[in-house]
Amino acid sequence: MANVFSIGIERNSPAMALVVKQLGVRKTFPKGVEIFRQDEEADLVYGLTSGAVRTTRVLSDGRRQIGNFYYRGDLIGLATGPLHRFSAETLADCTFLVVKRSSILPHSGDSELDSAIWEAMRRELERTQEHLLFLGRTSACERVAKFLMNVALQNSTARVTLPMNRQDMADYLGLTIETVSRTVSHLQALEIVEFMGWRHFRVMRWDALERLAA
Amino acid sequence: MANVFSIGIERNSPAMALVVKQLGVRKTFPKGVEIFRQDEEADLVYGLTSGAVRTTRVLSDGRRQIGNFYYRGDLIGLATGPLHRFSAETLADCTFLVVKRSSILPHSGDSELDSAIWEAMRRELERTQEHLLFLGRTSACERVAKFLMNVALQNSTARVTLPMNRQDMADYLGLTIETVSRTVSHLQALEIVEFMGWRHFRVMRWDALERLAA
DNA sequence: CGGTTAGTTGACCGACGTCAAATTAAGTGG
DNA sequence: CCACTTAATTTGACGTCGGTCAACTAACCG
Repeated sequence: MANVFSIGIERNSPAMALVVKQLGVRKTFPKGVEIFRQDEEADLVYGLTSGAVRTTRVLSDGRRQIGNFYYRGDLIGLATGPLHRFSAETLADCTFLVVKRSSILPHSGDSELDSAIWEAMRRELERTQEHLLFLGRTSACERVAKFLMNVALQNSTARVTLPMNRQDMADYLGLTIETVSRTVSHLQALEIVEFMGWRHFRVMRWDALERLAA
Repeated sequence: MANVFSIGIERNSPAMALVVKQLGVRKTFPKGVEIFRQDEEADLVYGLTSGAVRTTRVLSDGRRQIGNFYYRGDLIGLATGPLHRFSAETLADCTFLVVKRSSILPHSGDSELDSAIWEAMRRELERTQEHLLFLGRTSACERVAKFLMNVALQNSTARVTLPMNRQDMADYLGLTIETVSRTVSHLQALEIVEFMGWRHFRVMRWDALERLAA
C-alpha cells in the first residue's frame, strides 16, 4: 500500500505525481552528500519523496547563501538553465525519483505534464520572491519567527523537527549563527516557542509568533 | 524602418519577438502610473518596447521592496499565478505590446513559443536568485557597486542614465536612501564613478567597480 | 531667477556581526 | 546505564555598519 502517494505529497504534488508517471527511477542518498554542484550540467530532475535538501550558493570569499530548503513532494533541479546555479546537498537520508530533464521540459507532447511543470516552476519563483522580500526588508526577529512558523506548518504534529542546523538557518536567513541563536532564545524567553534539544521545538503561542513574523 | 526589432531588444528577445508574432496590441503609459496592482487578476502580459518599469511589494507597515526593474525587451506579468504578487509602475513614459496571458501560457500548440516563454520564465527566476544572494550576503557598498555596474551594462553608451530615483534604488537594494547616497558619494570620492546630476553617471574605473561588486 | 523637490551630509544610535569563552546535547566506549 | 568526548550551540563583551532624524544643498521647473 505504501506507494509514494499515500504519504501526503503536498507542495508540488501535481508535478511530482507526473514525474512518477514518467517512470522516474528511484534513487537514495545518505545524509550530508552533494546531489549536484553549482556550474555542473543540469541533466536530471530530482523528485524528493523523503528526507530534506538544501540548495546553496557560495561567494568567492566563502560567504554562503542558502537558496531554498526542499521537502517531500518538491522537485529539485527543475528551474534552471543548462547549468545548475546552486549546489544541492542532503540534510538527511533521502529518496528521490529521478528523471531526465529533457523528458519533462516544455512541449513534451503531454499537455497535462506541461502545465504541471509550469506550475512547479511558478511556485519556485514565488517562494524565491517571498524569500527575497524577507532578506531585503525585515529584522532578525521577523525572519526567525517566520522561519519557525514555516517549518512548523510543514509538519502537522505539535512537536516540530528542524531538519537543518543553525548554520543552515543563518545562511538561509542572511544572518549569523549567533544572531539566530540569540533570537531563538529570545522567542523562548517570551514563551512563544519551546525547544527540546537543538532540533525540536513546539509552538506555544501561534498568534504571537504570527504577529512577530509579519 | 523603425520596427520593434531594429532597436536592439536584448534580454528576452526570443519571447518578445514571439509576443509580437502573436499580434500584441500596442499600448502606451505615461511616467509614474500603475500598470497592474498586487493581488489583482493577472490577465495580460506586457512586452516592454520602450521606457522602464519597476515591480514593488509593500508590507502592511509601509516597508517597500522592489522586485525588479524592467527595460526594453523584457516581459512583465508573465511569471505569476492567477493573481499578481507585485504591483508594476512605469518609471518613464512606456510603450508596450500587450497580449492575453492565456494565449501564451504553456501548450499553446506552438512549440517555438512554448520554449521562448519557458526561457523567459527561467531568466526571471535566475535574476530573482541573483538579487536574493545580494540581499542576503553583501555589504551596502557591494550592492551599490553591483547595481551601478548592471545599469551601466544595460546602456551601451559611456554616459549612463539611471531611470529610477534614489528611493527606488534603496528599495531594490534593501537599504535606506541615505545609505545609497553616502555609498554613491563614496564611490565618487574614490574616482570609480562620476555623477553629472542625479541621474547620470559615467564609470571611470571598471576594474575597481567590478572588484567592489564581488 | 526663485521655488520646489530630490538628494546629500552630519551626528548619533541601535541592531547585528565578531571573537572568545561557557554550556549543552549527542554520541561512544566501558 | 553512566562517565567521557566531541561538536554544536549559546552566551557575553564589544565593535561596526547601516538606520534615523534633522539640517543643508544641488538640480530641475517654470
